[in-house]
Amino acid sequence: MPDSARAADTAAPGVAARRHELPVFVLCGPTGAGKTDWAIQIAERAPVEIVSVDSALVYRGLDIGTAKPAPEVRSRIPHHLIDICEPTESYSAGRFVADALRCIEDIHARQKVPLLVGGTMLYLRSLLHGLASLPQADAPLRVQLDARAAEYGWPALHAELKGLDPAAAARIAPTDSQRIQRALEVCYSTGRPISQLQRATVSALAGARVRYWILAPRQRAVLHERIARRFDAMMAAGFLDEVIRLRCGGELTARHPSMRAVGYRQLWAHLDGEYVLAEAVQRAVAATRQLAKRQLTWMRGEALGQWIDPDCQLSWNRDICNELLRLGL
RNA sequence: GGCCAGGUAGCUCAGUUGGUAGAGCAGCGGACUGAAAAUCCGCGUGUCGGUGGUUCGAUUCCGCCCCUGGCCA
Repeated sequence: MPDSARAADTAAPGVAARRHELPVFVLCGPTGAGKTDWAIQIAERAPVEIVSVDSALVYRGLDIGTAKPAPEVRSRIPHHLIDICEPTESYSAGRFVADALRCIEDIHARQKVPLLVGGTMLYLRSLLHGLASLPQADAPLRVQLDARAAEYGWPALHAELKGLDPAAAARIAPTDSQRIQRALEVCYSTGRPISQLQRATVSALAGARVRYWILAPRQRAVLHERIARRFDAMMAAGFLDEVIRLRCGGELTARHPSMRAVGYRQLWAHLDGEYVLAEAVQRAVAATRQLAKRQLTWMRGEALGQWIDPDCQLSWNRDICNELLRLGL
């Protein structure tokens, strides 16, 4: 099992020893807060390498709609975990944790500080607090579960889960298709309840020195304004053409995780004739606002994070640089 | 100018045989262990266009006025 091999890697003595010398920096924030720009500014004056924590930036070909850093910037400043898989693939939190740990180790080996930048909070949380050793997704099993759900409904499968894993069923809503499916998938493929396996969660970064910043406008309306403006800019930059290009390959469908991303999903539906372009844009912007709100819910629970308003002209990025100097870098 | 149809939540609309109203979307709060930009849960007071009248009581019925759309001049 690749998972166990990864777990063994991360427990290697060399990594553990280095872990305490060099810190890990985190810059998160809701979509549209300006993380990318701030990260670049920091990277221009401090010895850091950027590690993207973003479930959409991993996909090749998703550029405009994900506000991916330009090639020119990426050639100047090292960025990791961007364009690492095909949009027809399905990336995951598990792959992210393994990939990110490898990046952090390599960056530390170069005597630099990894700057984790992004808003995919499940990924960040999994990396920082650990992920249980669970099996990867089982595509054929999921197809089978989807078919059964289509016939009997998710509440019926939830009832089935109740028999197999009452603790998990108690925490999952009978309508929460995704979690019911995952819990059943784990039960069937391991023969053990997911709730039990999740109890044994370990973090490879336990003990690491983590410095944590949350970039978010104090006023929600300011974020909403930025989101709307940014989406207009994406459309002007040819976002619709990008989606048309992705469709042309013929392999990608609306069901692929990459095409369920905010913006892509709505433009795809428009191209399917579900609604006119103006409505797709309106829905995409609303979906972006909702994403930002969910991200902020995660961030409010992060005790480690220090909040920063991007419009407050604090010299906080100089503070980060000073902090690096104090580390003797 | 005349006739007709409307004016109810931020938006689109439903409804009240007279007892001050509710859906969808948006918004807000929350959950979150390999799809997470996903998936799911919770939250509905708004001069019912204005004003006068009838009534114990009007958003509902009647009069007048204002606004929007359509038709006729």
